[in-house]
Amino acid sequence: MARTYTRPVLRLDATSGAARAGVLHTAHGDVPTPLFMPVATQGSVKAVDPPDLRAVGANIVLGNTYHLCLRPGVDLLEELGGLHTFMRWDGPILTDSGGFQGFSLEHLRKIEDDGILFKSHIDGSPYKFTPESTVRAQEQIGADIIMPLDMCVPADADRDTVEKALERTTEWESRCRQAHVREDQLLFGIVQGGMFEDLRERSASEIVSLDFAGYAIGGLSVGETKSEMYGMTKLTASLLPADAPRYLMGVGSPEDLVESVAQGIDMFDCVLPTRIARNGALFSREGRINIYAAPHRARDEAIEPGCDCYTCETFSAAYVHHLFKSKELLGFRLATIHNLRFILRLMEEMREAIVAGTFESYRQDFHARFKPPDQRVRREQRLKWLSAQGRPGA
RNA sequence: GGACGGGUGGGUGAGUGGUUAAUACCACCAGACUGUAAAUCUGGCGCCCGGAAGGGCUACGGGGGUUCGAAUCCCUCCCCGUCCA
Repeated sequence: MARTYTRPVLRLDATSGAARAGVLHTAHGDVPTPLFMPVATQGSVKAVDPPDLRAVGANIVLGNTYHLCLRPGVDLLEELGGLHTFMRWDGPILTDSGGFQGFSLEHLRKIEDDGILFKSHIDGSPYKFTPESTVRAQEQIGADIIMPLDMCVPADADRDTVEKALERTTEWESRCRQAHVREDQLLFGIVQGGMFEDLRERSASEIVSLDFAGYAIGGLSVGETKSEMYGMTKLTASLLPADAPRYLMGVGSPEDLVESVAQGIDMFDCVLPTRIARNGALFSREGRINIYAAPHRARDEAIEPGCDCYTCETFSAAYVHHLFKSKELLGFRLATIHNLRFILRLMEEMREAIVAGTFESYRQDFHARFKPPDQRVRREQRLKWLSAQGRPGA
């Protein structure tokens, strides 16, 4: 059962440069940091179940308030005992407020002074999200860590837009802080400020002054370059209190996780490992492999030899290739298990390296082997994706 | 034996005189995916040269013909399906 929240939220065990290793305390248990949260938007990490999550080393998952409000509805969730009970996950849960959907569902929402008005992507019905209502909804969901309503803008937003969003975010978060009463739930603050250093500084200062249990960096991985993202992460992290957990929202790829941990980030969430797993992209120490690709057709060895995940210990790359080619559902589960295990093992290894004081060499070794996708290609494809979705990006 | 219908790129299948190296889907090849409207999206996909633009060659069952020009019209042969005897 939920226990009363007591400070400190984060116990720091070791540092290595700016990198930190610690333990996050929540009402549903402690989690070693740096940590990664698989994303269970609608109360399910797509394609896997709680035992699978435990097996890959997941200790905490993320849910989404917007999606859970629309379906199944937070009143029902509360009636059924909350999200933990509903999805049979007894570990910690963090819920995002729905603020990100104000960004990702740009064409289905209207920003108003007191919140975001959504037109449901399911049936078009209206849903008004205010700072108070998102806190209330997250109480009904019963998450251990809850996020305030914030306003996230695209990476190429102009200064004026970013500044207005920042001001609105501070105001909304202040109201969330006022509305937050449950002691067994940790309310985090979210720093915005786009790609403007002084606005990041201003936002961090305003949010920190509101005194949250932890601090998140929002508004990144929204279309900017890697160097912009790393720069903003480094700057923002340096402005946050050392004794509170730092959470970089929506990140990330293996190389991003390593770089961000190096800058003192403790917590992450990202759909990338699970989403690309379903699309046939699997992580390895050398980079991504496309399991659909012809070379795997007859590869009678693990996807990544030496990997300790269930998929690699049990099946051949040829078999998983076959499952994807045949559109067999088992392929999604096996691929998701592999990618999550890869990411969670990466987190475990980073923690060990920090504790051992060898993080910097770990970081260098990682980058020497891991080859991420080409940045230029990523940008091109991103624009094509946006236009295919009917949202002329930028 | 007769009457219809039909044979198009790896597959299904559009196209009935030029704008067709040939719609679309599938398969195949490659790439992308970062607080999830994602089991999605984007390219490529006859052969040769080129980074590309572009150029050359061969193509819509076989052969012949009409035409400036044919996958499209005519003749003939082959093959397949349905029905009648």
